[in-house]
Amino acid sequence: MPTRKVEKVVSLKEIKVACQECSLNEICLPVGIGQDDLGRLDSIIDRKRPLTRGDHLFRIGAPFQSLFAVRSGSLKTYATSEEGQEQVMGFHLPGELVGLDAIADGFHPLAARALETTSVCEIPFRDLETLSVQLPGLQRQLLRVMSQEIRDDEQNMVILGQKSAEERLASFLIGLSDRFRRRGFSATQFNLSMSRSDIGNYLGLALETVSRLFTRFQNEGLLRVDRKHIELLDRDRLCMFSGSRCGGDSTHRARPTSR
Amino acid sequence: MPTRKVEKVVSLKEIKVACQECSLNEICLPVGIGQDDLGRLDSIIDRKRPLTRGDHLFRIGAPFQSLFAVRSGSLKTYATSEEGQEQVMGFHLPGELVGLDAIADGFHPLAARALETTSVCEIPFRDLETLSVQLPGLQRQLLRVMSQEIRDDEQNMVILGQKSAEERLASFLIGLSDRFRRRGFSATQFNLSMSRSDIGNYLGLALETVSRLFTRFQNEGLLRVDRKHIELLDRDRLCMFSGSRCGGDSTHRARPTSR
DNA sequence: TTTATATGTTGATCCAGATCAATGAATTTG
DNA sequence: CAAATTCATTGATCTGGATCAACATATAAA
Repeated sequence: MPTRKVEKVVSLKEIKVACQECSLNEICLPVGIGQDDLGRLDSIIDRKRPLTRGDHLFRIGAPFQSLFAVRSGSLKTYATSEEGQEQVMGFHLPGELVGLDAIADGFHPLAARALETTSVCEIPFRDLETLSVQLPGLQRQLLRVMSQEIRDDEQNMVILGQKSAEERLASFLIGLSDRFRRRGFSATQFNLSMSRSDIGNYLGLALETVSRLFTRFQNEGLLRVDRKHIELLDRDRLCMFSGSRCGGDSTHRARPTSR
Repeated sequence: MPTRKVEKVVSLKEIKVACQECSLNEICLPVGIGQDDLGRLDSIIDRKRPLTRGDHLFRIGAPFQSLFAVRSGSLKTYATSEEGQEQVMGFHLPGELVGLDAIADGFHPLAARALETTSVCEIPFRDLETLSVQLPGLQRQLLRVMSQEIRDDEQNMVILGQKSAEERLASFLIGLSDRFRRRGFSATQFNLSMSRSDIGNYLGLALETVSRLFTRFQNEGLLRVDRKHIELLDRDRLCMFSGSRCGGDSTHRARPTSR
């Protein structure tokens, strides 16, 4: 989905890649686990064959067996209302865990589907629980990941609760950019694997509004859009538009719009 | 804050109440822990003297030492933007844990302050981690609580992302009612410990809108409001207004408004 | 008691963004 | 290849709820 900085061709056949060799192991579940213990984590993880665009990883109400870590590609998670309309709850990039919300009662409250060709690691939860009793570092990391998820959701509440349409889209793009950077992808050029409609739904906006904002941002010289491809031309100014402190320095800058 | 069904006078002096004797132990952290092990959990928990309205339990950026469980009263958690305006992230009732979002990096991203006279149990996180390695039931419950928190936040995303003002307030009241019921309080009569402004902020609405909706709901015969006191007169119909499946039966009912 | 300070209600006006509508790519299907 | 379908852009209009404003009512302080 994004433009990978360091190109690396991987055969589709070699499904079995250990956490040790995975470039994501510094942002995924293995964080804080020693090399020796990593093998034990590896032994419970199952690499599945890739999903293709539109495939469900799991559906709403499915019994919870495993957590999944995205290895490549991307997923969206969503709920559906009784009338069948969906609410997109999140987009998941490589190194991110999905299914954490199913631990509570053993059923998935959301569905997860691939936005493009996507491969995941399956982590059976029983095994993970058992192992995390033996590896305190693993228990730690699991709690940290869940805590981070709560934080991210809180951040979303701020975005939905008090930001303007413009601020929402800017926040979204900055957030994506940051996530891509952490994963070794370009922070300034990437492809959106999700549709305008998904973005709008996620941000609580009409898809038309998203579309209009993209063109407005482009006219402002903030970025270049071509269909799914995004190039951030002025990340700092986009940051200002997002209406939150971001990008290190705490300089007080004037903000374009407010509510 | 709410009208307690089973009255019980508790002396303010007897601060030390063990989890065993706590009426909340079936919805709090001790869930799923055997009577014998409960003592070990108890030994790490500290009951603090009550906070009074407006007191901070912790502030934004404070180093994370402990989780807190509300024992009586209520709290709100909130973030502040760079301009100092706050975003209310949640209200916390007896039996609920606060501070879970601080595990990720060891600092509180939100502040927590008492909405009324409130007492909490302090649970030092180091001790909790250590203990939960020894008590698998505790580890479980901690993960479950965090998972549930993620779910609740997801629910909030739905409310903020696609519900109308009317649906938001109705959802909020139904949610509160459910939470009071679980805690043995009346589900139909309770006092709101938070201001209209807090409610509006939490729901992404102007306080004026909240106020208007209360009067509208009252005129519709759904409830009676008197200042902070709420009496739900027609919970089922309020549920319909909330725009989500709720209250057990899955009957398809016509919904008053939509977006 | 008066004075001050929060907090809540209600009315009038305005606007950001939803909705409706038409058209134009791009992708998929037969 | 055309036909169908999905997805994106752009314009015109409408409206839910924000904002501005005035006034109660409550609680606290003096």
